[in-house]
Amino acid sequence: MARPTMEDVAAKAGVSRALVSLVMRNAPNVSDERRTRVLCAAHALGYEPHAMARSLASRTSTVLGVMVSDLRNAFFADVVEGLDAAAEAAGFHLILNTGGRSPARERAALKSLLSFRPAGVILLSPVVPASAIEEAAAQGPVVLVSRTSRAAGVDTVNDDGEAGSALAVDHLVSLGHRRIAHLDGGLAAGAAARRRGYQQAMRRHRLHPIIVRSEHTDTAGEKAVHELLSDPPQGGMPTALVAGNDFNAVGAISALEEVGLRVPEDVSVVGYDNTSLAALRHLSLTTVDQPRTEMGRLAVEALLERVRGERAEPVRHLLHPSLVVRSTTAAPER
Amino acid sequence: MARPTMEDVAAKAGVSRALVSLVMRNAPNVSDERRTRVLCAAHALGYEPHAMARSLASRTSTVLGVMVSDLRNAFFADVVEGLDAAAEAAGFHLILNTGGRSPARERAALKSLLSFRPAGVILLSPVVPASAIEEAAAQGPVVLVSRTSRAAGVDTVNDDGEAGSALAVDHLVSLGHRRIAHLDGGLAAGAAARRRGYQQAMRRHRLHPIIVRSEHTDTAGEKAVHELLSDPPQGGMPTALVAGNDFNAVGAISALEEVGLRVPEDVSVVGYDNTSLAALRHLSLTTVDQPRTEMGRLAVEALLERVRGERAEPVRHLLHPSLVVRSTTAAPER
DNA sequence: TCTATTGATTAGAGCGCTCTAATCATGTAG
DNA sequence: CTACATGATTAGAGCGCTCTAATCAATAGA
Repeated sequence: MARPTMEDVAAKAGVSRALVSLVMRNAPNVSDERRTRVLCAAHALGYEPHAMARSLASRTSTVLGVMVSDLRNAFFADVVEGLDAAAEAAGFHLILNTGGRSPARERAALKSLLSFRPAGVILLSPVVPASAIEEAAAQGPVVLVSRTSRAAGVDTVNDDGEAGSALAVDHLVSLGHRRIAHLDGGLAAGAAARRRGYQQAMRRHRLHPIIVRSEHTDTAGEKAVHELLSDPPQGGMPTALVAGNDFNAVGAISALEEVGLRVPEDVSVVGYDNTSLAALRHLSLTTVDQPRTEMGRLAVEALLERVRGERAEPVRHLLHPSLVVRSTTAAPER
Repeated sequence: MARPTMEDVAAKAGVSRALVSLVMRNAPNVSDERRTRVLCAAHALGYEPHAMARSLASRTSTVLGVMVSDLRNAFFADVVEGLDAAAEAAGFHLILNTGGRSPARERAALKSLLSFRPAGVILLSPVVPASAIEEAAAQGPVVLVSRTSRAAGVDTVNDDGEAGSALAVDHLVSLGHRRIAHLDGGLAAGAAARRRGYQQAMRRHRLHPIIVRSEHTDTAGEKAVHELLSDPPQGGMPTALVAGNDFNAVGAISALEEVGLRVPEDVSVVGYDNTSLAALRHLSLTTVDQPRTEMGRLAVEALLERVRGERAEPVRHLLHPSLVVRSTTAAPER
């Protein structure tokens, strides 16, 4: 039952353990004859190298610690897919945790990841204070996704929320809209940048910003629209809505349809995130797409650059989102 | 920069490395005085035990290998959340992979997980042949989620798809429906059981089963409805649809609404999985809920029972799904 | 007083591997 | 024929920890 070790393979092949080690790492300067002999013995015994022992002996790690605040959020799940693909391609392994958006749980999760002495750590939208992140950065490379940082040892990968909102506003303006409201995500990750982008774009178009406090959920979206309807801004009900995210947008659409307003004929709605939700033909939501898989890839890349010592200065990736035009936006009816 | 080791702590506290080891594992029979002395030294140095070294030396593992076929599928993401919570509670760590529903990739992923000599392996809806699973089972405990197996060393956790479909049919029948069609998921995981459950329930009610070939996607749902409309079964267009999953249901609803049929007034629709999608007030889909987090918990539990040697016979968890009635089902209009 | 007994502590081997440095063949130039 | 590369192989230390068995101190029992 006990799995064979290098020693067993060496004995079977009639060579030293060191030679087996060389073969397993396919080092050069091993004669073809010995190489095949070792490989055969290994195969016959069903030998596979022990990753942890290897890691310990070589003082290197092929493990990347990943802390994701919430896997239920499809956005993070997609980023993790990207991480996994990139890690696998580079011969690295993911050890994964969730933090549940609780600083205490995130701290514990982070500590637990670090106990494996990973090559580095990737944190998806963490809520722990900057100090905890800097502490982790003292132990090894840290990459933040969907969270900014000024720390020197920390790389970041974010989507350009300002640009994303601007894309949405520009699209609506080009369709002829002028009364465009933003359903603000409050303290949610990325909400601040999206709000700024919206404001700047509106000013650029010499339009008056209308910001409605909301959250990144569908019920909050509904509520925001109800508020908008019961207490319309001066100038009247907006003809277009830039929602904080897709869920918020879906809630807003529900509320609009409930009171007999048609989307997009009466009101256009733009979401954010391009979740699988938005792609459903039933909704067919115009939305802003973040290159999630790409974000995962870049996070791994940034980490490995540090691992390999190719870079010491922090890198701040700001990915350009793109607009996905579907069926919830149209020219306002005159 | 080099992280402190047990040796460093021992030196600082003026005790042996073995004593530090005892304290770190908080073993009994350590004097309070020494214990605090060691703890202080450890804290002062910022010492944290090295999980891999510990694992190697103790010949035990706190790592659970998890292979998920596709994280983008919210169902699996939820199960992973359950796994994570249960693993964390038991002091275990998740090392995670994706297999992308490709046998070759899954094989590689599995091999990669096993290289860490995990305490066991949990496979979410794997597509590899049974032989590969049995091979893995020879290395340690294996738990399958959303996949059945007859192998002796393998535990399984599944939802009772037959019962789930029956729930949907019973609900529709009790509302007064008699022409109830099933949009079949084909080869998708769990589709066979759902189909069987539908058929059995229909027969039980002495109703004629109508099965439309489809898939677990929204476009397939649309297509299935179009087929149903263009070539209605004898007896006429069904008044209710039991979809293969939520996505399929949403597609079906789109298609129905497109041709002017109202849901639920003209046609009732039941989904399966209770994804976040179904809960959106905009859709408010009646659906069958699988206890996903619970499934994750049970998978870890089954694994740990084997790890602790508490059980050798395989266990086959068949979880009972429940019906979540929302707004897409109603009595048929007369 | 001497021996058990018990609890606290430690020496030292070893987990499965890598890595450095040493050893052992070969061939090749002087 | 020696000296010296050069390539192939191996001995042995060591990664950071745990675990067994041994040691040591202190108390209790005879």
